[in-house]
Amino acid sequence: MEYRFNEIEQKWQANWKENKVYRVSNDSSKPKYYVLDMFPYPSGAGLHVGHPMGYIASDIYSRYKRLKGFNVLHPMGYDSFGLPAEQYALETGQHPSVTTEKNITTFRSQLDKIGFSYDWDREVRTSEPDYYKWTQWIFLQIFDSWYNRISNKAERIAALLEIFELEGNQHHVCPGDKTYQFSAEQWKLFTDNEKQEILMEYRLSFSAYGEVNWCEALGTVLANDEVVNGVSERGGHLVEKKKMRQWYLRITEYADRLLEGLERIEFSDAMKEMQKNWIGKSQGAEMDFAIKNFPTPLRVYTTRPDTIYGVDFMVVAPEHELVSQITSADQKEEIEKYLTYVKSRSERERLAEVKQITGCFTGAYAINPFDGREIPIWIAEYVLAGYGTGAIMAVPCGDQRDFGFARHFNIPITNIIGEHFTGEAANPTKEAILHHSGFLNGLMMKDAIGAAINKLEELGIGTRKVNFRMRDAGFSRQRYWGEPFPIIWTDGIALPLDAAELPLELPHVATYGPGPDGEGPLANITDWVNLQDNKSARRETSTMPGYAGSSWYFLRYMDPKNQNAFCDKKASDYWGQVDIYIGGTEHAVGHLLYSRMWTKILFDLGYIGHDEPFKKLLNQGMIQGSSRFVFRVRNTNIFLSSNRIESAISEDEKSSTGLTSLSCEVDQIHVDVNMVDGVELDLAQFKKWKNGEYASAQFILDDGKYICGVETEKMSKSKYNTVNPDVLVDKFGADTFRMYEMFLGPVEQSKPWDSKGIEGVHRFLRKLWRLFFDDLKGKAWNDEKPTDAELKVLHRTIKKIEEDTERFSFNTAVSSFMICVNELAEMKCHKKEILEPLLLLLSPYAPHISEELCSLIGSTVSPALGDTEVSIYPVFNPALLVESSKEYPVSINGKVRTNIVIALDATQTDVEEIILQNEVIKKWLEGNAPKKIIYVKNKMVNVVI
RNA sequence: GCCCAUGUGGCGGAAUUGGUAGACGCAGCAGACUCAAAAUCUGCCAUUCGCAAGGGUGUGAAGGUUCGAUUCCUUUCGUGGGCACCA
Repeated sequence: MEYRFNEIEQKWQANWKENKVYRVSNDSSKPKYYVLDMFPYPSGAGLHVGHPMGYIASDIYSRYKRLKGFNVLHPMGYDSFGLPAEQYALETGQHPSVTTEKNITTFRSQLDKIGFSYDWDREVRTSEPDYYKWTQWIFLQIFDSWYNRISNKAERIAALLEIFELEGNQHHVCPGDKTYQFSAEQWKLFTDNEKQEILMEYRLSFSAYGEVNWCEALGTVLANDEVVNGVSERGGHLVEKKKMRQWYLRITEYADRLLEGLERIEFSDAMKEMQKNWIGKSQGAEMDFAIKNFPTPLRVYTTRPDTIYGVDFMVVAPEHELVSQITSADQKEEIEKYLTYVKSRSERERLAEVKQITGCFTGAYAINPFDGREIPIWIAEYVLAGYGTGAIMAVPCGDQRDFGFARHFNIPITNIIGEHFTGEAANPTKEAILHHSGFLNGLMMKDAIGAAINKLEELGIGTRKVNFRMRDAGFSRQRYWGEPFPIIWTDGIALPLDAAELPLELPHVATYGPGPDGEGPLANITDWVNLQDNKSARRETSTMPGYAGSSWYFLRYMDPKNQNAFCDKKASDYWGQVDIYIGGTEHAVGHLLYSRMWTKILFDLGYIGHDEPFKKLLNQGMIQGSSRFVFRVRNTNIFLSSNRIESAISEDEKSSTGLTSLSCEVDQIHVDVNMVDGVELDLAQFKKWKNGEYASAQFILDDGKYICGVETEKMSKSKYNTVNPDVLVDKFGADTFRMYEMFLGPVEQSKPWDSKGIEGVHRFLRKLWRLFFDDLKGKAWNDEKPTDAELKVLHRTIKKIEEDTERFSFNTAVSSFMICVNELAEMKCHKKEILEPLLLLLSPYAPHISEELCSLIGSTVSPALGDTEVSIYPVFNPALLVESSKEYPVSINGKVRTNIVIALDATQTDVEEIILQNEVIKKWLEGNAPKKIIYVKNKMVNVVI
């Protein structure tokens, strides 16, 4: 009886599906456990072997937890709104919902083959009206909220209105516009429109003007990614900044709580670091510098007020409102030129190009309030209007960027740190004693920071200030394939739809091109945009960004069919936080921050009972593709094997190809990795590839073989280095595929894909099978009593697998299974009493073969189900592994020279006695007494001579 | 430029708390079985000196701490990833 994995896997998958084995209830006496994968965007390319990596890890863990007696929520869905479907629609006219549906079907069939234990009854799709109804609903809740900095939570706008009626805004500074200050009386005198405008500046989702990348030629707004060197990626048209009305989420109000929450969740230190850097909390001071011959001062933000005497110039963001006013007549032309240049630069470019120093002098001077020095004011693109005050004081001796700027523009540098400044590079230390620094002279810099701020406050020209580098999150897109905003504009005022009118369904459009004035495609549907009963009312035409739907999907899984709420409070209280969330690092600062923010808002408003969505995060590494290349002699159809390039050419080759030498220019061309065995190209397949494009190819071979070039790159269709899991599953089975993906290396680590090792894992499963059934003789398993040695093998494995699974070290777990099976085979152990627990251990990793074998040996448990009230996971018995002695490595000066068996309860004296009688040790001692003998119980012995 | 990660045989990787470096697998080599192939099994497999016994070297590089370092510290180089030059 042989291992027919295809039959077995199809059989059990059908069985699990039919019996809804993985359906999970919100009502259970078992402890809950929530295992979540980052749901995929269903792209047209389908799954490649990189995708299932995290899914397999989470599936193993889910199945493990189920065996351990937990009620496990393990759902899957699709993040199905997004740009690619829309771009495809633009090219082909196919509605995104059609292509999305098709892609999902492909994804699903690929996922099904791998044998995942998802509860598909809970599937969500962000582009379904049943789902985005609630995305819109949550948006309305955010719109109807403001952040009370005193109670430190989101509250309803109604509560804010009450406060304004009672006391104006004296206790609640307006986050959107700090100049708003009014009393209760003044508030009451405002018109309705004025009141709405003020409220907008408080709302947690708000509309305001912001800059976008505008491409006149395409008539559309572009993402940073789509802009290269100031022109559009597609078509190369000019792109410039344009102010447009945008929606934002006031995530900055949550900056402190997002920071604080990191302390309470298990993210990797690297991930926490990334989020912290993104939020970018800094402590410093805001201070005013008077401007020579100008009434208003220049306000700067600095984290280093201690360096105030080292300020040699000021840099203001080009967009700063003072620029036009302070620019001197003779600098006007230069400044205009520079501003035009900056306008053509995307923000990404402004921030990414470091080597090129640009800037322009305004002709104006600021006055250092402490020593009265005149400081030239410059503008430069590296200072952004959005951060701090949009202006900085530059200290070249302490800041490398300022130093480079000063060097480049020949601005004299003041040294305030004595010998710590060499004149060759800036020194950002805080550990230097200040020189030439007036009242700060002689102070250590880090102590001078406080002293300087105190002085500033005393003089009334500055204040202590905490700053965040995070900005409010842009929340609207001029696109079609996203959630429509449930907002109607009337006389410039945004009015929310009533919850009863949700979902506001995405209407069909005739074309997917942009609307007039850079609006999204929805603006083209005048019937939809303009409301019939009110001529001045107009719908919002932009849609929500990709991250809207993914900011809360983990809550919908808990109660996916609910028609009356996004998620019943009882359900979210039962499931609570996601216990383990698995996905890639690419979402480090996007999705993972937004979903944390949404969770906090929903918590503040009382809809859920926890304010951090994910208890623990596991980042899977990226699977890179291993690309293969052929080398074609330029403008010919002749291909050189990689090691023949520049080599000698034979007479035969000369006559067959007409070449005279192999030292010629070659083009490197990607070939499909699936036509290459290792590095050897299958010539027959290559000739048939791409409909025979290379049918008449000629080859210069090496020893009869064509050897390809190799490079590790991102896995992508265009590089022909993708490997489809279906092919491997068909050939080796899902169990082999699952275990091989895990065996490749640690889940967290990025690594190149290579299919060639998969046979080793497949061999392991066949070897396991042979413990139960012989290919010729049939049944091999028996009911004999196991020996101590056999029990020892089993229990050592139980311990190892449990530990490894708990710490997500799946690669070492697979190797432990191999060791166990190797040992049992060696011992010729075919005993059910040993093998049955082994199948239970294995079932999370290889569920099909485990289930089949369990059923064939008449086991009373079904590992795939594990649906009992108690754990059916094998229990490790430490007593079976107790040893009385150990073979100790004995080293001389740290170098192992021999091994000696010593009783585990031996004392230092016992050990010394035994060691000194050993022949090998005696030889090394050459008759001398050792200086010292170090004995670490259960570890090793070291003799120092 | 900044931040994070990472560097171990021909290859993927193991070594969980500072304690036998190279588990497990792939590839390779030699052999058994077979008419042959597949499958399976056995042995070898970092490098160097040596017939062997045994020794030297070895975890990117250079230092350091330690009885002992892949592991900790300093410096440095390479690779991968991220970034909003955040003052």
